[in-house]
Amino acid sequence: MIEEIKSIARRHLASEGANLSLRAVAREMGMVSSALYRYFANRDDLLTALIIDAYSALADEAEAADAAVQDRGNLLRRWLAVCHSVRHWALEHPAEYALLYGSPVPGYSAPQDTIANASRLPAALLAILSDGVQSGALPTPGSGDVPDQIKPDLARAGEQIAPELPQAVLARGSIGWVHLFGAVSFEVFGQLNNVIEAREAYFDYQMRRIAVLIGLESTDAQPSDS
Amino acid sequence: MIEEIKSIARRHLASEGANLSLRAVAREMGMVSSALYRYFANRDDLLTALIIDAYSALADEAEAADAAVQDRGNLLRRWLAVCHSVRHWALEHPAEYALLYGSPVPGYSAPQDTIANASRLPAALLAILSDGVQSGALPTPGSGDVPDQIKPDLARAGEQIAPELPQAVLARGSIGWVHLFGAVSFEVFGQLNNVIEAREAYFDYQMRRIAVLIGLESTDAQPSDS
DNA sequence: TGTACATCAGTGAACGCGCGTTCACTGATGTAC
DNA sequence: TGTACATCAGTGAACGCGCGTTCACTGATGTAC
Repeated sequence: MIEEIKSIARRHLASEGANLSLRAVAREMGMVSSALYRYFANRDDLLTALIIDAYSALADEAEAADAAVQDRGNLLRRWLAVCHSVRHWALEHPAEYALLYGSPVPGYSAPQDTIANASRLPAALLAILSDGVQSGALPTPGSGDVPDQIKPDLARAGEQIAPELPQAVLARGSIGWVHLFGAVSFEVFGQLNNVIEAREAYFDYQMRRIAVLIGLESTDAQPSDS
Repeated sequence: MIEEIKSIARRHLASEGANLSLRAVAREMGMVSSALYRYFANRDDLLTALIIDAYSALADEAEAADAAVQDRGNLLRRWLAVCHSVRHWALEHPAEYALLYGSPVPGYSAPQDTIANASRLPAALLAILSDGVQSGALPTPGSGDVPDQIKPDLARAGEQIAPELPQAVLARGSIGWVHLFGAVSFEVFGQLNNVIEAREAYFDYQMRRIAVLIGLESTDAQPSDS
């Protein structure tokens, strides 16, 4: 029942954006609006549930994409697999993606519960880098180009997710994280309209260039066709 | 009068997000809501005016930041100046930024009028690269790593903005464009909350690494302090 | 096996609110003769 | 200099709509004795 409410709410999100209406959801379920209050304390609670689900679904997708790469040592392949899986999920669930990574919903502030699921995705990205460092395949530059001011931030973030990662690798990895969502948001939010038509190829190109920046390209024996 | 309406509307945007209410704007102006119809045909018209203004204000900011760099040959300085100016404008006008680069407003589709102003910013970025190519300071890689499928898109886009730019430079420049807005959106939309505190330093670090990717770093004689 | 009772999903009316848009209007200002 | 008229910014009431949330309630289902 809760699942059905959420699934209809997800559909409504798609057409109406974050202005999710309890009444509209109830209407579509053939119920009266007050009936929903048996399942969710209020509108924000429903929104929170959808956000947690979305973070979790996206992370599932990304983790599965990584796990599906047979050659665990091919870090570029794994990186691209995760990136493309994020993009595909976002294109299939644009409204939920917007809920997670778009403009904040006015008047709504995400409770702490959402954070655990939110960090699964960066964790999946960093796991690839961790493997690379451990196997020695990933070059580990000195932290000379990492500004001192951000070192405490990186240390704190890395501690929770990937404790053994050298700071310079972590810093570069975070650039990949930012760019991944930057590229996906650009496409999902329509900034590429009338500019780039070959969306997937453009995305792939970008993520490969960023992979070079991170140092992942050397881990791919021959040019791949992903 | 029109200016006053827009300025109050901008303030409302800030607190309410894209759910801009004509009645609230009228209320704050001490007018009755129907009076606004003398100045704007409807709500979407007002929104469109705000969007055009915002694109234009942001582009002004970026162009001024570029122009303020004395040493025109120092492309890294110019690049960083433009990037930081975009970030600052976005932090000062988060709601307007969200209108331009955030999740699409449900039910609203931007008319063609907005496009001219929207492309001023990428044009400003590409102008830096153009100067670099013309002076020979910017290395111009072969287009070997640019996938064939996106070449027509790049050609079409480049034609309008920077006709003489080699495709590989254009392609890398576009990565900078995507990353710039990805990084700014991450910060403005709250993705860095509880993760990165040294926001400006982190932003600067990112844009410098991307500058390396584009090939701008070699144009800076000595390490600069932003 | 049958009755009494508790549980609980869902109802329906109501509260008070806000919204965009329309329309006939008032009343001050400025222009023409 | 004075009157008649047009312009036009802003009014106020109304239409029809949707919203979140509350509250006392119905009526079916399941449990206990």
